[in-house]
Amino acid sequence: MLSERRKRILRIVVDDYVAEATPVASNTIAYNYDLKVSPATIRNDMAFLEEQGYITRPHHSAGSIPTDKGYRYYVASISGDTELPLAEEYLVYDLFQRAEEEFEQWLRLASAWLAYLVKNMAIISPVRTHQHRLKHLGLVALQDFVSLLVLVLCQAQVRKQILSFDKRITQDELTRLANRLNAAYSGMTSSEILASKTKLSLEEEQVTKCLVDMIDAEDRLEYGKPYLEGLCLMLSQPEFSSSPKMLSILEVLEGGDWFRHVSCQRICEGETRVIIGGENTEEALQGFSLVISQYGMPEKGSGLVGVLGPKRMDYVRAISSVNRFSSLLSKSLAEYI
Amino acid sequence: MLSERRKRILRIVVDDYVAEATPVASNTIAYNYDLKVSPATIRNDMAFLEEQGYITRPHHSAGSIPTDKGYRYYVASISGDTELPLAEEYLVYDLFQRAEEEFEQWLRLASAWLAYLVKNMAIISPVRTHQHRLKHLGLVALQDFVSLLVLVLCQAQVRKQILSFDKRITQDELTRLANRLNAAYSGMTSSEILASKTKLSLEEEQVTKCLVDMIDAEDRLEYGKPYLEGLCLMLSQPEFSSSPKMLSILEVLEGGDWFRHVSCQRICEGETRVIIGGENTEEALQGFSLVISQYGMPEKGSGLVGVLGPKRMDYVRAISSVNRFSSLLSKSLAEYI
DNA sequence: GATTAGCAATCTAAGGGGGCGAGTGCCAGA
DNA sequence: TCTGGCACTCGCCCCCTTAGATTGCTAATC
Repeated sequence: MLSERRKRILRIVVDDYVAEATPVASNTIAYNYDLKVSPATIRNDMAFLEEQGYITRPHHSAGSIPTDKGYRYYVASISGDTELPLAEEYLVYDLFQRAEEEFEQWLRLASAWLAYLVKNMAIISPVRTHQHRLKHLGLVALQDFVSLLVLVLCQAQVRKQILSFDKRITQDELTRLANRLNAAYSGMTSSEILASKTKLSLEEEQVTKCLVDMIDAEDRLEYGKPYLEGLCLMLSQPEFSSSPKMLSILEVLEGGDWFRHVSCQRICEGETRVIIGGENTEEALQGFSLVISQYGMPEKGSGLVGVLGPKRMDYVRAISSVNRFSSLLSKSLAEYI
Repeated sequence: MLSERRKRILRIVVDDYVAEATPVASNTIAYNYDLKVSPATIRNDMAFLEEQGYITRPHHSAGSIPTDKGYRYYVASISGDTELPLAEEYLVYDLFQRAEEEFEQWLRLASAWLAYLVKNMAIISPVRTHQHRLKHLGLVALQDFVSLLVLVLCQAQVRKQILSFDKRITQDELTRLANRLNAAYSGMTSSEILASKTKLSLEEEQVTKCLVDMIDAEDRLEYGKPYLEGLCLMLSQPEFSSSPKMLSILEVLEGGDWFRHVSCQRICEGETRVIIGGENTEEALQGFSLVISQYGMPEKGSGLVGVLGPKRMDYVRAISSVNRFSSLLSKSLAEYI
């Protein structure tokens, strides 16, 4: 166990390094924080913290920076007092007052705000549902043999698909066909549609097959392409001051693979998980930290909201912002659906 | 007028600088290209080219690099022989064979390919139409007072909008309402819908207003958010080797303003325009060159396809690739609509 | 008049000290 | 257990030098 003073020093090292991005010296701590002990004592404590692996030093005669373990300890010790400053609380509240119209459009805006708050990259994925239900379908004649199948799912998502029939069908016939299928399938999941043993004409069969495929595809969907905002904010941090570093993280982000790893995290409702450096499963992200949470309700539809940044990150701010956004997004989503 | 040899030297300077990204020395030219004159003569010619503003030198004792004027002269002299290498022609052809399903999805793929071909950033904007016509509308009850209006436009775009009525309406009523409006409005533009003096119920009035607004909004739309691929390819070029430069271009690209300037270019059908450095109206892009063309048919729907990169760009390759993509995109679009 | 060879002038990039300052490690003493 | 003092280490910065590249100029040549 760490003594109180050592805990305090570790915390100061993290805070100071997060703020200044330069290694923290024992003198700095002694002068800037009222610890009532001399720099020498602090040095001794820091030597202990280093021995225990909480902090390290970039070279022999340099100050200390936190290790992954140090950040982890820090994060564990703060979970609790994670409130946003009041002024920013108002800003966020105001933003969420305007949640209207296209929810998906609006997510982009929300992610830009989150990024601005944490001065790092914000990640918000669109809502995903597991057992989609058909609300309504429409059939529109495009050309003689070609129609457009438009699905409305129960959370007002609209999907379309081109469909070719083997014979010429008029818009009137299509409308009747759609009406019959709506009566039969409205409110059902894809498996329920398959299970319903209605007698079907050839065309009805074809449309049913297509719409089941579409709903299935929707169900199988992983979290969709997330909104990423604040890339430049993150890259302005001194850890990316060299261009190869910048390029390498850009390459990681340009491919979509990293997000698949991120979304594999099974996060409980209400939980905000912090993944620090080497704790990332995706190798390319091991220099980064990720603060991530889920919004929405698992049964009805959920999405991810998070912050990606260098390990030297203001965790308090990140956690409180992600927390706040997560709960407000849940609320907006509940109202929207 | 430039003598033949001076033209040839200017062309060599551009080619060599594009390939090597280092200033071109007179000796290099003399040894690598069979000009039948000594380096001294080439030096004299280069002095002339410099005096005329075609080339410049980064510092006193360095080789030459082309100026904007030099690139412009070069580009003017190549327009003509802009064919893709055969192997790549096949690749592109193959890509376009697979143009199917979601045209918009597929544009993303196409832009990734274009980026790969030119080793720079590719830009493809979705198709825009000016006078949208309503194909079909659907109304779906979401809650008691709230419905979803789904529009299908004549090029199979689907748009949705939430709509609140003043009274409770059942799905049956909504379906009849939709049928009546479909019969009245199908195939019309927004102004035609407004002009049609049909007698309307209160709810029909409300839906009509909403759909006219939606079609209008669609008409007013500028080119949509373009697919940008190959950012990393572009940033790997040596001109971005310093991180501030990288950051500054990222900032420009993250905001959407630059594209608004780009899309202001009024480009004729079949034209591929090359905008070099300072010719860009947007100040932030003046270090870049843009090769841009329009695909589709102005009356039916069109989009932009282009390449953004440093001024030191393989213009032959860029122009031929953009040309090819433009015409193939037009073809795919014609088949798709 | 065009071309060439030769040479000085100029400028960059890279490498090599040297000094400075920051910061620790350790020891003796309180 | 804490503190003051001091030597030691090490990265950083600055300056200098040198090597190399390339041109500009001039006089000679075709």
